[in-house]
Amino acid sequence: MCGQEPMTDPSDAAIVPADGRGERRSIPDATVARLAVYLRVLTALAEQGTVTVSSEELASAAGVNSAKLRKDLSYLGSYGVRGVGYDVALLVERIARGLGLTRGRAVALIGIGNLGHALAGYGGFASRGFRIAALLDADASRVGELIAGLSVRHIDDLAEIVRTEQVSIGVIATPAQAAQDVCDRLVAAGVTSILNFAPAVLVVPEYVDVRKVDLAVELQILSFHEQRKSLRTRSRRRAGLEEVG
Amino acid sequence: MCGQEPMTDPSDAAIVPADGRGERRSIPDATVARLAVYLRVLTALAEQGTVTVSSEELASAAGVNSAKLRKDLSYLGSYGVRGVGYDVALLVERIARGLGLTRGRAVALIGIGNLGHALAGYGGFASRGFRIAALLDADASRVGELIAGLSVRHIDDLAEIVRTEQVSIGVIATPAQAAQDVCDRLVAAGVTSILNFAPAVLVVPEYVDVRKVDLAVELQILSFHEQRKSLRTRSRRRAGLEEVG
DNA sequence: GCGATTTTGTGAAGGCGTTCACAAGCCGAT
DNA sequence: ATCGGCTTGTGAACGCCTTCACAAAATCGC
Repeated sequence: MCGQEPMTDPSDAAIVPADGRGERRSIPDATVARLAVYLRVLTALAEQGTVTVSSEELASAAGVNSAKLRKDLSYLGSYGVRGVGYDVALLVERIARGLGLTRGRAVALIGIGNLGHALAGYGGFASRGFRIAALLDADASRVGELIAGLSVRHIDDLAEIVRTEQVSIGVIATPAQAAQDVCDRLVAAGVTSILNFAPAVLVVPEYVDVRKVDLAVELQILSFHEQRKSLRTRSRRRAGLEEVG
Repeated sequence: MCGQEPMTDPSDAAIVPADGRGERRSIPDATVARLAVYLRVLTALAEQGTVTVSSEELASAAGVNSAKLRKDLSYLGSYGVRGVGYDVALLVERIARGLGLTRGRAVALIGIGNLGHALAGYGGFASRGFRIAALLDADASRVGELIAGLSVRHIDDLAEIVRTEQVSIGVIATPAQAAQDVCDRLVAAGVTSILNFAPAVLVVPEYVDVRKVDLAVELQILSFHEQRKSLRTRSRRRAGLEEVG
C-alpha cells in the first residue's frame, strides 16, 4: 500500500554541469535513494553466486516495478545486455561508483546517548563502506569510555578530528536542544554532509546537505494511515455496504 | 541544499472516498510527513507560551516555504485568521486529530539487539503519544530481561500481545534475515502498520503500510552528494574557472 | 544466416506536488 | 464607518517523477 521507498527532498534536484563528456546527466534524488537499495540487493545476490539478473527479477527483489528500475539504472549508463539482463558484479561496481562509494568515507558520530550507543555498535555502517572515525560527546564524564573499540572523545576536539581523520559525514545523535550547536560546529569544521537523528530542524548554509531521521515522525505517518484505514472501514459500514451495527 | 524533509512513497497517494461530508480531501503523503514536523514545532512554540503564529514564522521554523506550509494546512481545513495567523493551540489540536494521534497508539518492538535496546529507551515515543506495549525477541536467553521498565517476551507471544494490548504498529529492529519472518507474524497477528529498521525489503499484503529506515542508505545518499560536490569543484577547476593544479 | 524470443533503453504521456501570485478577509487606526 | 495594511487560502502554471509502450539489440535454435 504505502511503499517502502525512502525519499529525498525534491526541492533540490541533483545538478551536474553537463560539461564536455563529464557526468552523463543529472540523477534525480528519488533515484539515488533507490540505487542504494538496488546495491544492497545486488550485493546479496552476488554473495549467493548469482551472475546475471534481469530488470524484472531485480525490480521485484527491490520492491519496485521494472520500468522504474531500468530508468534508474539508465542514469548510470548502459550496462545491461538486451535479451540477457545485467551482470551482477558489474552493476555493483557501477552503482557503487555512481554513489561515490569507491573510497570508504569517514564518519564522526556525535552524541553517545541511547541512540548514539546503538549506532556506534551498528555493523551495517562498516559493512557498507563507512568507517566510524570518532565518537564524540559534550559530557566530560563520558569521555574515555570505550565503545565498539573506540574511545569517546570530547566535542571540542571535533575540528581536529575532522582534519586528521578526513571526516566527510557527521551524524548527530544528541538531544534536540544540542543539535543546532553541534551542527554549527560540524559546519565550521568543514563537514558538508550531516545525518540528523535529533528531532530538530537544522539551519545550515546552502552548500551543506542535511538528511534527517525522526523516529516519532515515522510513527506519526503510520498513525495517519492507520486512521485512514479505520475511517474508511467505518464510513463504508455507515454507507451500508457491509452489515450495520 | 538538499532539504531536510523526509519523504514517503508517492506511488500511493492517500485516498479518501469523498463520501457525503466525510473527510475533507485526500492528503498527499508528502504533506502528512511535513504535518508531523509542524506539530513538533508548534508543540515547542506552545510550551514557550506563543499564542499565535503566522505561516511565515512557522514555515521558517519548520524549514519550508510559507506557500507550501499554507497549502499543507489547508488540507486539514481553514483554521487560520487572515491578517493575523494561526492559533497555536488550535493548530496543534487539529494536526494531532488529522494525523490520528488523538488516542495514543500501542507499539510492539521486535528485536532487542543494539538498535532495539536504544529504541526501547528512546523517550521521544512516549512524549509524542506512542506507548511501547511490548518488547519481543526470538532469543530465549533474552526473555525476561528488563529494559526501560518492560520485560522482554518471546516472539511466540506476539499474537496474544497484539490482541490484549491492542497493538496497532509493529517496529522491526531485527537482523535483516529475520525481518520477513517477523513481518509475516505481525501481519498474521493483525498489525497493519510496520516500521522496519532492518535492511531488507519486506513483502506484505497491499492493505499493510510499511515504512523503512535504513541507516546505511541514508549515508550512501549523503555520499552521493559529497561526490557530486567534489566533482563539481574538480570540473570547474579543469575548466580553468579557478587556478589550475 | 535468419527468424523467433527475450530483455534493455528511452521517448512520450500522464500524474502529483511545489511554487506563484492574487483575491478574499480580518484587524486596527482614524 | 471606512481605509490601509497584513495574512490566509487557493486556482493555475510549472516541473519533476513515474508509467507506458515500443524500437533496438542480443541470444538461441535450426
